[in-house]
Amino acid sequence: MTTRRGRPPKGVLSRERILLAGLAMVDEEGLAAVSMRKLARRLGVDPMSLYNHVDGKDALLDGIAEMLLAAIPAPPADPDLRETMSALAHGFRAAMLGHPRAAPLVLTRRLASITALAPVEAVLAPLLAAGYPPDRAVHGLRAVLAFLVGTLMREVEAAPTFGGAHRLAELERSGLPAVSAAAPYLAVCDHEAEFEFGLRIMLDALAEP
Amino acid sequence: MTTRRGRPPKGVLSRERILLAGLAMVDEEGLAAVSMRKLARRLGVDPMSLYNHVDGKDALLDGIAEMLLAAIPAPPADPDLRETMSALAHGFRAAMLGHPRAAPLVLTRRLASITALAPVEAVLAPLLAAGYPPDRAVHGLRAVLAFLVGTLMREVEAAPTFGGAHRLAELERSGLPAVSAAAPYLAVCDHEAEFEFGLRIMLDALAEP
DNA sequence: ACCTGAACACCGTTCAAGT
DNA sequence: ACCTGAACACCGTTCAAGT
Repeated sequence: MTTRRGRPPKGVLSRERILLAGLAMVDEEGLAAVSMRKLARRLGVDPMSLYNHVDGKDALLDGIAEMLLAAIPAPPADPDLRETMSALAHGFRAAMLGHPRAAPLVLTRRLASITALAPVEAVLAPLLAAGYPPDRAVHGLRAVLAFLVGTLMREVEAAPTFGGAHRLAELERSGLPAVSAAAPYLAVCDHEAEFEFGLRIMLDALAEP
Repeated sequence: MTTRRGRPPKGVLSRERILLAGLAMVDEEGLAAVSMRKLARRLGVDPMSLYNHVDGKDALLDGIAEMLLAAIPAPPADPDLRETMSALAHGFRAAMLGHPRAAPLVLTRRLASITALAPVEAVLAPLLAAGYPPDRAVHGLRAVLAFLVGTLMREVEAAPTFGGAHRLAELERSGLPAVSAAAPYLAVCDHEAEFEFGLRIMLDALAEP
């Protein structure tokens, strides 16, 4: 292979190729199954070669998280605040549900990178334009984000359902009166509906500056 | 030591002693540092001995999570719905903040045990008593829970802040107009205030059946 | 019933050596 | 600049043996 202009291809390896293979591995085998050695095997390379492009296992996982985050589409510059925030929330959700086993990387890691700021800008801009004082806008942003993180963790099977994991009969037999009474509803969880229900509450609360 | 009535003490080991030592280990060294072998060393015992009382590392972590969950105080049987839900939310928060490094165990694991149902009963009972149809009560419960999980993950340093991790100067230099404008508020995060702000939104939304 | 220790099949990462 | 392989200090868990 001849050398090209710009970034030379050099070996088989590159940060991007490693991150993509890592994401594929998480998608297929789950987070717990990821190891540097297995990832190297998948790439046909010595385990230590990965360290030339990635700072270690933790940095690898951060990198994968950032890829996922970067895949969230910017919401259309809609004048309507509610539309904008709803679009972003749905985009976030779609990105996470597209990689359910990798989603906890985004939902449970503190990402230092600048890419994490793009969604913040997308929410904050319309809030400020709508006349929110910046402190209230940040409060609102954080409340919505907390709800999103919590629901998505649940959708992605990584958060407690406090009930949903139990079977109907077990709930009815629990001896807890309210739990028994609501058992049919506790036993199933329509994630879509729960998401819309909670999101509406948050957006209603932020309807007026 | 003479044999006692009831459960005989047998060896040094017991499920309870193991779980307590495990929780202490998480508190002191963090989740990532927990290993069966180190826990055994701490207990002065062969690693394999733990397996007589606990089903493996995953079951150990589940057991620790359940201990934490069981420590949430039952809310006083207050006739006021809002009081009750607020008391439970604050009890949950206090329990998690009491063991910040162990909190992700509760917040990110699907607990099958029946102990996870006690808080559900505590929330559901007053909602049903207040006249909520059970499906709406369950919706409300899940929305509040999602918010709690999301905020507590953030408080406990395990969830993305999307901004909070950045320093003020960095935010101002980001080139993102809304981020720069709100930078002073993004740079700090008063967890207490954020918690109350979000909780109020959720409780307001559930004020009427 | 409980505890032990050797053994197996893994880990992440450092370091010196190669090209 | 990138890749390699040996080596180090760990893992969780199975299994056969002890008491």
